[in-house]
Amino acid sequence: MTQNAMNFADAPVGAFELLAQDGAARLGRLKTAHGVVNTPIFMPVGTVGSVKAVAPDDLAALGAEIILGNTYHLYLRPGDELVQRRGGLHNFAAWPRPILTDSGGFQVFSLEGLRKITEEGVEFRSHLDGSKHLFTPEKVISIQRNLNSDIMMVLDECVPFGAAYDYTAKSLELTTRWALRAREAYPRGAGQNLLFAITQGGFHKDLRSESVAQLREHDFDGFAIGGLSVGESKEIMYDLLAHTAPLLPAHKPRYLMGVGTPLDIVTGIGMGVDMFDCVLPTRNARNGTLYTSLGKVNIKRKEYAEDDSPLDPNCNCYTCRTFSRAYLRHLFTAQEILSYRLNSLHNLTYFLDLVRGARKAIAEGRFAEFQAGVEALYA
RNA sequence: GGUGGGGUUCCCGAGUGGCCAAAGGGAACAGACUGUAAAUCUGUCGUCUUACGACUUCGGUGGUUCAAAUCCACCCCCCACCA
Repeated sequence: MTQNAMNFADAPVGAFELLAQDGAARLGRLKTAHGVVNTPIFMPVGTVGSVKAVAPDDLAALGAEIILGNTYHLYLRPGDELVQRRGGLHNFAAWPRPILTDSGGFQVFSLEGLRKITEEGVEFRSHLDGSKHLFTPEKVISIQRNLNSDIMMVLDECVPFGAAYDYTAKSLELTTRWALRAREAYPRGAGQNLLFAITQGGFHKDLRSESVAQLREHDFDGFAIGGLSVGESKEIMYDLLAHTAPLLPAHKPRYLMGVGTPLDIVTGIGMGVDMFDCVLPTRNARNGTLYTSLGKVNIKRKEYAEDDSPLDPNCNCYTCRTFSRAYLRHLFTAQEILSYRLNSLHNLTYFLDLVRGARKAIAEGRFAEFQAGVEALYA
């Protein structure tokens, strides 16, 4: 193991090593320019260069290994060139550990009505001031290079749940062409930033297969599954995930984008996914829903008004060590700023503990049991 | 003591004869949130287990009217200014 670790220290950026496997679940590590990421991993989302309500030193203390930023948001404000002049996003945001940036592909989906898709790219209308901007696969690489993210994502089209078969088929081909243009704009060896491709295919297994087939032979550092959790049922999502995950190259990291709930994450790990990101722990923290070892807790409920017990007796985070449910409910009800911070600290701890627990379970060959435990709580 | 203004459902506050169980906001209670246009959004919010329904409400009492939170009379309270 020590020998192994030594070898990995010398491994080039982009190296991905599988250390153990338990069923389809994988334990691994990925080397980036700003450090090693242990997988399976959950990546807190910091869209505009900040994990909302949580400072970098807190994140580090929580054991966050890698966070997300967003190309679209940072390009609009403060501008990727401004960030570049300040030494890149790591320096600008005082986060020395790895950063993955989303390409703006999700905004193709979420800003429907404010964008127009063509072969060349996506024309966006800024949600901030209405100004027009063109995102091409090449432009998006350039922005992410300016941000200097450790893992860059290719521009893709994320199609909505109800999308027609023909549209989805054409869209997946476009996403492939865009991915190849991105790779061409940033050839291997041109820098230390990794580049991940994104598979699409909507809600048809044959299209999912086709998308993977078109991308998997190309030279990307990792492969993502995009376009899931966009309004479909869990059954449908898990069915497609079970179909798609095994098709991805085994020797590269697999990233399920934008997912998910504790149950989704554990299910994904069980199907061989290595990386996850989701706004859920931080957004729900700000909206009063907290994840605990006892299940979901909606902290604003009246029943907690005089509950002096900790939020989660099995959690060792600052929030749970220090405050009562009654106080947390009070802070939330009073809309105190501290509420957002304490709730976010806890939820992120829960999600990070979840993947740490999963890694341990895989290493010890008892992942199925671990998964069953989470299912009992959150299914 | 005089003049003017006012008392509306938990709070603030619209409503001046029927379309009013009564706008809107707040509070309260509950729910949603999945590559963040989200410290956001939705629902309930007089009582009757559900309501197309029934019943009780708009300071008090009495009256006018087919019909009153809305009109009239008297009474009670509050506010402003003047004495």
